[in-house]
Amino acid sequence: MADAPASLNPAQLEAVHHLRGPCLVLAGAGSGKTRVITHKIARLLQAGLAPKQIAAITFTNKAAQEMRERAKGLVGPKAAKDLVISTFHSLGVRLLREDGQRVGLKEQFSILDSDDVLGVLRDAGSCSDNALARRWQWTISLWKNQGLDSEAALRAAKDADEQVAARVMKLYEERLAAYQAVDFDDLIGLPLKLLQRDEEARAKWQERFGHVLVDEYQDTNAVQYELLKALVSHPDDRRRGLFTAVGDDDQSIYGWRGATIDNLKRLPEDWPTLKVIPLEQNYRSTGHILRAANNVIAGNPKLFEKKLWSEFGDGDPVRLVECDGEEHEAERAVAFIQGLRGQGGALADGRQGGQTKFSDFAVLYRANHQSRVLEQKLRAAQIPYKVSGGTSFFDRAEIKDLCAWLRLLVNQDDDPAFLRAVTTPKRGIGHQTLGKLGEFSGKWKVSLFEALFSESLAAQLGPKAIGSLHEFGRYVNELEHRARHTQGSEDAKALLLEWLKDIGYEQHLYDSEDSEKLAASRWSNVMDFIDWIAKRCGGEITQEGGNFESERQTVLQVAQTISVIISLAERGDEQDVVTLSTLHASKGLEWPHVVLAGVNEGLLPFKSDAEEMTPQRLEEERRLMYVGITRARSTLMVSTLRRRKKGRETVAGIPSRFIAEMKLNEAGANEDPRERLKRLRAELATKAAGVAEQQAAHRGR
DNA sequence: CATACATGAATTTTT
DNA sequence: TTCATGTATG
Repeated sequence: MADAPASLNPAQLEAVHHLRGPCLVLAGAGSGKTRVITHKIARLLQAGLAPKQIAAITFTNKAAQEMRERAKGLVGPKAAKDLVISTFHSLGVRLLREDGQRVGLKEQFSILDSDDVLGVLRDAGSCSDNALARRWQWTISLWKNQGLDSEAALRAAKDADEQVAARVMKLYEERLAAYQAVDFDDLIGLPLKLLQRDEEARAKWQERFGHVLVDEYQDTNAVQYELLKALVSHPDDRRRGLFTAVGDDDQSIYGWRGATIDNLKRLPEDWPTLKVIPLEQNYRSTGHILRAANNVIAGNPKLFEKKLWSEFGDGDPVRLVECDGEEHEAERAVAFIQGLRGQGGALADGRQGGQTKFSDFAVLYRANHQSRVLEQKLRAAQIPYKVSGGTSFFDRAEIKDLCAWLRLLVNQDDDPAFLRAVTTPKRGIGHQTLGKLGEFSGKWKVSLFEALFSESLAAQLGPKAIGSLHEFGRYVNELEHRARHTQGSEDAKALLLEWLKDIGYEQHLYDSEDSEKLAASRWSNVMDFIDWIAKRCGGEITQEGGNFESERQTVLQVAQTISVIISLAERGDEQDVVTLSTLHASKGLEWPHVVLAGVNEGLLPFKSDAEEMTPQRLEEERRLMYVGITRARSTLMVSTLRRRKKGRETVAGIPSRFIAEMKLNEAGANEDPRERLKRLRAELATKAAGVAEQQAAHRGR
């Protein structure tokens, strides 16, 4: 969190300094969890562990990356580099690369992605029905997450469908063994098998890691917990488990993919000396928001007692909005954004937030398809947005490579694009040459591309380097010329393919990737990209944003459009846009102003016709609501549909039971009058402080 | 019988 | 948006 306190609070301190035994940190939403983890890493280093002896495990690569970044800020880049901060899966790969042979894997095993798995399953089950194969894949993965093999699965199968799935699983296992391949689940399961069966290996890995930290512990599945145990437990001394699990039972929202809250229940049973430390002080949200969150989650039976509180004032009440249909709801969300935007509201912690930006807003919803209407209305209102989790095609390395070329064609003075294009693929132009070129362009205030043809540069470089540079420059010019004059999808595609062939891009992919399959999949992305551009050159009649475009475009024109998109995307997190996200994808994030959209029975809690609503399911849905509420710092708008269009008729919408559970009307009403006075005073004080700060800042400028 | 087009419905996600 | 199913037509 950006606004974490300058020093650690007592609970955080306790968590950081508990080094000698197992520790469970129950980190409520916005309670400074990452601070605890990074400070604990620093403390462990201080206590004498080497960086490579500290393992911090996360669920996503992104989380791992962020944690390493945060750790770097605290312990310095040198120590941070050697810390083992990785996902469960990459840790598993590490174990298997080193010791896979001990569980019957050859040195070069391959890892199947989920498309590969689907293919194998279709094949093994002689099935052309993709949906069925996908159901098998799902079921099998869940079984593997529980540590079951095909035999155990067959015994556990509840119905005929599951029996079939279990039989397919047996064939699937045989195929994987024959191919020397593993799936994602095996990356956890096989290392576990290794540590359980091989004393020597276990001793080695337990020796290697002096302390293991697990982030988002509530999301672990049964096999992941066993792996953790195998990594840290001494066979003859249970108490010596040196690990820190950090999680929040109230934010466990991944039960449907195998995460089990049992892992939290079992922790104190399995580790009698476990130190349980709740972090209850929240540094994120205002009182109204926090109270609504606490009220909702109070409806769940609790494993551990925990109630969030904060030193911030009550802030704005939660706004409840009732809408007539999804379109209306989207309009209300837009109005909410427009109403707050540009205001200089104070944040929950009293800091002056400055002008409210688009990026201060998020609209959260239960299911992806809900984003559609929102996108339409945001576009109509000219509000920039990004859909989180939307797999950004443009983020892929191979696409970025090609985009660099396109950008260079559009604007030859685009130096970053030049640097990427000139080295992709490698063409004998190295650091030395580019260094000289950069020096030269800096000195004469010209772009790298301009510098390239300069006479006086030739004097400073060898003939070979100059030759390669000139050849590159000439090629770019030629390509630019042709791109300027090529239109129509057929011709465009031909030109683009020729270009790829000229620069040897396919070969480059196969050379730089050690797995042939990975290279092939990257190449197929490239072909998709080419088709996409070519289609745009074809000038079909398309309707976009209300305008009809029927012009055939040249390759260069399309490249221009793309460069604009890219330059916007390259600003990355800094771009000032509203976030649209599912509730699931929003976990761990926060915004000053949040809209929860579609808070209706049927959607949240979600009701499916296929599966029955069990108490466990309902509880997970409630936690999802809790996660949504606690994303907001200052302002929360909860929106529900009173009516909803279904086909041609309008049906009534039922507000979610979670809305009543927030007890919005009682909030503040049951507040002690003395507390109320105290609160108002505090709010005045922070406001005054904010004004003073602003004035000071003004004078400073 | 096969293909083309329209209509409607839609959990949640990472490795 | 995508994906699957249904209808109409060749």
